[in-house]
Amino acid sequence: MSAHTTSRRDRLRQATVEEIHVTVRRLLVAQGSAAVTINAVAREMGMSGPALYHYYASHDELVGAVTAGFFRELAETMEQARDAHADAPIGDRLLSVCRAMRAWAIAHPAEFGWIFASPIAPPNRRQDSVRHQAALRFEQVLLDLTVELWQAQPFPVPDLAGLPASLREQLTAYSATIEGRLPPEAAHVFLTCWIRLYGLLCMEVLHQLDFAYTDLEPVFEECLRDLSAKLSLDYSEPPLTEGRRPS
Amino acid sequence: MSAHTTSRRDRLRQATVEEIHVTVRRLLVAQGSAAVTINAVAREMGMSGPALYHYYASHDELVGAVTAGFFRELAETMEQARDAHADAPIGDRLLSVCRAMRAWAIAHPAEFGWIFASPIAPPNRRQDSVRHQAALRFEQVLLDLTVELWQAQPFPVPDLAGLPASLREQLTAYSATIEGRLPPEAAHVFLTCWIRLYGLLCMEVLHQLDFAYTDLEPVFEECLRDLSAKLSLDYSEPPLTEGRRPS
DNA sequence: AAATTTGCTTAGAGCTATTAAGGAAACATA
DNA sequence: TATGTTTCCTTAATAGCTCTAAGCAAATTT
Repeated sequence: MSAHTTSRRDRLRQATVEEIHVTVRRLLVAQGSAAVTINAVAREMGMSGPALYHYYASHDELVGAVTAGFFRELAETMEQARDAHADAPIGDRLLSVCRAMRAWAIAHPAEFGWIFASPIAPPNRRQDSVRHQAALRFEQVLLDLTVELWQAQPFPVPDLAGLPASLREQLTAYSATIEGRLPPEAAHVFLTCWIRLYGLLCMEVLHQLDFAYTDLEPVFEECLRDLSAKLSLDYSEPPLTEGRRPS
Repeated sequence: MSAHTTSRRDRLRQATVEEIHVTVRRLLVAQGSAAVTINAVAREMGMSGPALYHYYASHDELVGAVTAGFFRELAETMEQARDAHADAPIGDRLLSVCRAMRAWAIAHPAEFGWIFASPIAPPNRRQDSVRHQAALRFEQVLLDLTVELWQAQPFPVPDLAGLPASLREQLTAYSATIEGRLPPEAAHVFLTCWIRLYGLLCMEVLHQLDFAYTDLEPVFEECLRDLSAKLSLDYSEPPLTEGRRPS
């Protein structure tokens, strides 16, 4: 595992790429997304402007790569929470993955905001492979757990025949894209939960709820309680960590 | 009401301001938010660059003014839906306001996206009076109706003593900022509904659900059905308009 | 040792926001 | 009616941005 697979050049290049990502992130966190310019990043790294084009073909591509990294980090955090207590009941693992998701979002609001709000523009290009791939992995974590739950102890689902035709078709199509791992009715429940969880988080991080709340932790827990009921699994309080006090 | 209150100059200036707003909106819709530059707007209007600074002190201020206009338009649409059938049951009026909100968002995705995703940056300045004022008016519409509902036929609320202390305090504070028009418990129900409605809409418009859905209308209606139950009011199907077919 | 690839440089075109200075027209006033 | 002020717009200029082009120098390959 030495000179053949990874040349010295490759290692240097890799190090530079990582320095770029770190620098972008520092600028984003410290001064907001508008401060993440190619020139500023290069300046911070002590090299001048156009040099960065040897690593990324455009500003958009750089942003896409960094965003993909954020998705990956978030997904890894959630996977760690999933695997930390691999022997725990499926319900507990699901809850702890949800909490890990929020914990990461709260700890990294600028990054999470970027993940969510950056694709205002691109409803078009779908082959944004790097970024799209990472987003898929992120979505996959909760989907996998839900599939596992569905197989171990199926949750209640609505009657497919009772749903509007349009919804039925969409759910069937989605069920197919996940290779039938959930039938359409179960996919519907999963998507409903996903929307509530992710939607709440996005509103929190994008400051849409500041007019009423200063700390959404109890609201999030209530949401989890609600979703637990929907999935007919036992809600259990979050483990007490530093910084959280029982009331 | 002629020459004294509104001079010729004032009218011309007002017309120019409106042309600016129209131009900004056209650029936003046609080419995305990145295309809304001071230079581009001026160019479109046949005047060159710095002239716009006689109307707005900065790019940010221009964006803020236009965003406020979007909020106002959305709020007016909702108010119209509220007042269209002033004699209808409160529940029906609530539902039709919610539907009017989504209809506007769907009809004007770029504008709605701007409303929602633009304040990634400014969690600081709260005296963004123009824009903030308009946002308040928007939020007010559903709050007003909920207050009316609460007074006419109170919906079930949780026991305040059973809520976490932190949440209790935040709800009490919010109840105070709306001058006690809803007690904390009722405010909690209102906010929960608000989060689900607005959150779903934001995710839809910002394309966070494209991976599963192509048309969220049935999902939105299901959400409304759910919220109707929470508020113990009768859910009624949306009126059939052109373009919507019963299945 | 020679040739090629790679990482960087500076120069420059064409955007952008914003400030400064000045001209021309409309308005207000003496 | 003449004079002064206010208002709208212009061009010029600064400083930043993205991105292309041309070229030097060092590292790597042949």
